[in-house]
Amino acid sequence: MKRKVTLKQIAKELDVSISTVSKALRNSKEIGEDTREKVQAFAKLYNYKPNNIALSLKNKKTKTIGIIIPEIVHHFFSMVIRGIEVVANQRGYNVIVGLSNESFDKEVINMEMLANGSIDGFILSISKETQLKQDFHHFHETINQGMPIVMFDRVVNDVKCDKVIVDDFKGSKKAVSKLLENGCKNVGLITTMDYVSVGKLRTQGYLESLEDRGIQPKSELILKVVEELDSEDHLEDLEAEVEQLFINNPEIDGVFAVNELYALTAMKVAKKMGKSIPEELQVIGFTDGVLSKHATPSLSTIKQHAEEMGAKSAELLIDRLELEKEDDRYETVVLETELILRESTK
Amino acid sequence: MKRKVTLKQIAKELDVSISTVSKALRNSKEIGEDTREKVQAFAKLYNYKPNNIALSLKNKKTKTIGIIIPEIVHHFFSMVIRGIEVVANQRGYNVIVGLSNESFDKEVINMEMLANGSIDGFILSISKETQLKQDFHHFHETINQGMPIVMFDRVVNDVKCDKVIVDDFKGSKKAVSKLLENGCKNVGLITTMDYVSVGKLRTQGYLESLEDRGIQPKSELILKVVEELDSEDHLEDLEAEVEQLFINNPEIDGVFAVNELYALTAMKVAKKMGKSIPEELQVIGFTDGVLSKHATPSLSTIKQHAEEMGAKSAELLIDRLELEKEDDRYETVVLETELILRESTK
DNA sequence: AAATATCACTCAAACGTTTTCGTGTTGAAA
DNA sequence: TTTCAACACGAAAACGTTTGAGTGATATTT
Repeated sequence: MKRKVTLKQIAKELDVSISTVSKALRNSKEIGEDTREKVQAFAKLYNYKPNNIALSLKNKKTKTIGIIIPEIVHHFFSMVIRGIEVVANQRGYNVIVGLSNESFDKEVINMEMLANGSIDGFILSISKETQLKQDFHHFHETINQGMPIVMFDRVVNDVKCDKVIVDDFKGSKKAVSKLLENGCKNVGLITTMDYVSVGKLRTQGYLESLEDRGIQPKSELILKVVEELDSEDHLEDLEAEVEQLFINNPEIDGVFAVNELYALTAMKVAKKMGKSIPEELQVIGFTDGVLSKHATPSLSTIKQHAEEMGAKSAELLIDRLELEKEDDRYETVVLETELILRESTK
Repeated sequence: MKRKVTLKQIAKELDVSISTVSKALRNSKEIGEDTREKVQAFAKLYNYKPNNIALSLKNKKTKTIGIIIPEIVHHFFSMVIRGIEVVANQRGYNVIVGLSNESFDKEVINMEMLANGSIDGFILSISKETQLKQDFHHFHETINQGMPIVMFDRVVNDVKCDKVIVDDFKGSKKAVSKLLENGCKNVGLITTMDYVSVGKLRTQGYLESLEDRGIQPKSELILKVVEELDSEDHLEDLEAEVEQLFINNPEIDGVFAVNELYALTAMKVAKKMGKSIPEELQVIGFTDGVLSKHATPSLSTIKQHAEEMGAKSAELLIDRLELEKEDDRYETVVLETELILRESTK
């Protein structure tokens, strides 16, 4: 086993100084041609590669981005990571991933672990628990120490950083408008509790879309699913809630759901109850994941351009890192959504 | 903005030496009580945290694991990452993720980027292109430099490292046997080309299961999908191939597919052709992802315990790192599969 | 012949830690 | 009074790298 070779070893072997080796490898013209060639040949032979950690320490930059997300087993988030990774790699950066698992404490711990020199900046989407607690001190502290953050999707307004979000409001307006255009008279909404920022915005889009057409929103058509139910393990409870919605409101002929799972569940329950899709019930979801595409019938949905979101986040962060702009002019990029029409709508 | 404080700054501020500060913070009894308290109070006030990079350089360990996977937008791989992350974090490690995107070159580049000091060891699953090329020099070199590797799922036999795999062979035997037990007389197989190691094993399991019952496998019942088709963008081609299979072999009453997408496509095509599931056609897939669970009808499948696979990989790697066992006794852990019965089988 | 430029290198500091080995000051034992 | 621990702390090396400043030796200019 030949361990990694260092400058020191090469220097000793060739009987020159460390600095000569370093300079020779960087083709400095301070070094004579013969020495330079000798060193380079030796280095190549022993497959010398500079030690990243030493470079990081010296340069005070690690060329590494920390990503903190609530969950990785999730089409949306993994798409975002992919977007980040592509841009990061292109620009010579690595990505290190931490999962908050929707927990405030894990979010804080993960950030502390990484903020001590391991990375140059964060790209993150905040956990549900953090949104609920409204405790953002860890973001403020990180930024205060000179480490930039880019937030995506689930952001918080009063943190001074770049943000990349999707136009949730307009996106859901698009969806609901489409349902109304398609002749739906009673559009139901399946959404989350209001503290989830994106859920709230999507709910607002639904409401405004109705109001735009002079339709009075009816609260009985709105189902706000409590937190525990959207975990994969409580599908039956979710189904029961949705079924109740349909039973109580048989006039429902359209459903807008704020995520794939809710939309799919709505379709499943409807089919079970004998409602045909899209003839008797039209459904539109949010987030264009694998489920929407492969459902039967396939699900019309609002596509969020997750990969683009990751790519944009990475660009914002790296730009800030490399320009070292210390200005307080933070950017919020809003990505437009796209309505993908499939079989669940007429 | 208060930048991160260092030992040196604390030392200067309190007019003691750097070593005194370091020792005081680590509660060395070399340091007098009053000085110790003073230093600790100051450190707490300024939220001192040791710089990870400096520690890594000194200790020659980064407490970071490098993960290289072919694709992150994939339920199986993201589950594995989750498994790794949980164990890694518990044991004080971070994870840094590189994506090969099924490309040999990206796999090599990613490994080189990380092997220069950034990480202590790798957990990886090799790309399809690498499997095709059979070029494993980068693994050998990495191991030769004293950096341990753990391979999972897609492994290669002649690399000296720990491995965690699923019993693909037995798993597919289980699936096919179940179909036969359920009365299927003509079980079709939808699989990948043979160079994909897991695809090959699953194909073998299919064959042996038939032979065990004295059934002569018919090659016309086996569809080997060419590489390009299983990307999400060529769904129609895949569907056409599957349809042809069904048209040419109308006697098919059972299908075993080596992944979710193939199984789902089989169901979709079958439904389109008017075959009822599971009455006329029973289907079993491989990999228990979201698609299987939420398909209609829901898909019976072979569950791989992906998260456990990640967890086990992390344990193997960290054990090796911490025990610094240099022995050549490498372990191959085989995880058993589980047959999950849902609506696509009788 | 003296001054100076050029070359080809080496030294040493710096990044932030930890840790071994001093070292000067006490107080107590001899 | 001398000797010697015990105490409380500092100096310096080490991890691997880059880089500005310094240094002899030649070669060139005046």
